[in-house]
Amino acid sequence: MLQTRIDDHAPTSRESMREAQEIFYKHLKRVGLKHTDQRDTILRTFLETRDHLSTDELFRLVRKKDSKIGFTTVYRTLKLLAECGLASAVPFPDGMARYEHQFNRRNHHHMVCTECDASVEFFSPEVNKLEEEIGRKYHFDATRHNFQIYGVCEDCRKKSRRAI
Amino acid sequence: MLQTRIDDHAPTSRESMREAQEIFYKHLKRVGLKHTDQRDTILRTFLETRDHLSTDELFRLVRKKDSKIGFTTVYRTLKLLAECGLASAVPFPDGMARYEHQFNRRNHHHMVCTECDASVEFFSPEVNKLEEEIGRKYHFDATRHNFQIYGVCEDCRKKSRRAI
DNA sequence: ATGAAAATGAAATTCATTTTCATTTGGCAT
DNA sequence: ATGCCAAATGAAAATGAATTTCATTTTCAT
Repeated sequence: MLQTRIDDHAPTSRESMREAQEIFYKHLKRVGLKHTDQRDTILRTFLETRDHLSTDELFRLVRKKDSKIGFTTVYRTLKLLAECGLASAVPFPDGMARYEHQFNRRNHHHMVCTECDASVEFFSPEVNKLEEEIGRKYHFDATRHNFQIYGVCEDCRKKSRRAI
Repeated sequence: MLQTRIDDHAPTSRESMREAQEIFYKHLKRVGLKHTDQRDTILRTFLETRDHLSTDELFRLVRKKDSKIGFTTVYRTLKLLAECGLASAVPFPDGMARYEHQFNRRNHHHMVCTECDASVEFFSPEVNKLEEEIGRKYHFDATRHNFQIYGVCEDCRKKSRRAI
């Protein structure tokens, strides 16, 4: 999925990477699972991205680093990452399961163009305030939210104007 | 999907129903499609709901009214309804395609319990303001949005406290 | 080093979604 | 009203993403 960023974050730094790995391996230990090279490679690959990746998209990236890693392993590792909060599923209207990594990236949202599927990230602290307020009001212990705005981007608007 | 409502809207009124039907049939005419009893039944059934229905769930409801209507027809009609804006897809984390009708029901949002999947509707005019502002800022022609808060509901919190 | 438990990955399975196709139906033209 | 034909229908088949199975390999505590 095409994606633009309006902010200018550097890719996950080496130290953050290590920190995330630690979270992952603590989780593995806690539930009695093992440390493997494949899981290492998959986590690293995932942290290097900033998109909403389908399992297959991540698999393709992983394969570039180690062509022997299978789809199934990527699929299962992504679930583990979601379990320990490093990844989270982003429901998109195309129905395919997409994940994005959550390490040091909370509180951003997406604007999706319904013509070309391009998406733009934006940050809005107000949304976080709302989450909190509404949780309190309805006695929910709110942990996260999902906010997407759909519309038509400038490019597509121009294109369709030209087409008339 | 279990669902609670915190507001107290009456089900779609007879007049609104007729209005929605008119929108639907104008759309059909516009794209050269025909008026059928099946489509009528499916639209009516859909408008009577207030949940996020999967195609299969709507099919089951429709079947109660006319057992001869097939799944495929419900599936296709739901797409038509989405085309003319009477239905819209709500992406949920379970990945199944779910629709809710949009007739006189814009601007509501959902809080979803991650334990029991129950959902509660809430209304927040602030979110609409945000949609507008952000659209303007990033030159998107914003048409709709999707806002869901995930958390643990009061009941599940009580249950898990008891379990300890 | 050894062995039990877990991981891996290819292949098979499941299941929602979508398409195909033979038949029926709606609605315009006559 | 009747005929025509494009569209609709629905059963069945196809598709494709997600998940499970299972034989083999690897990890790691001892």
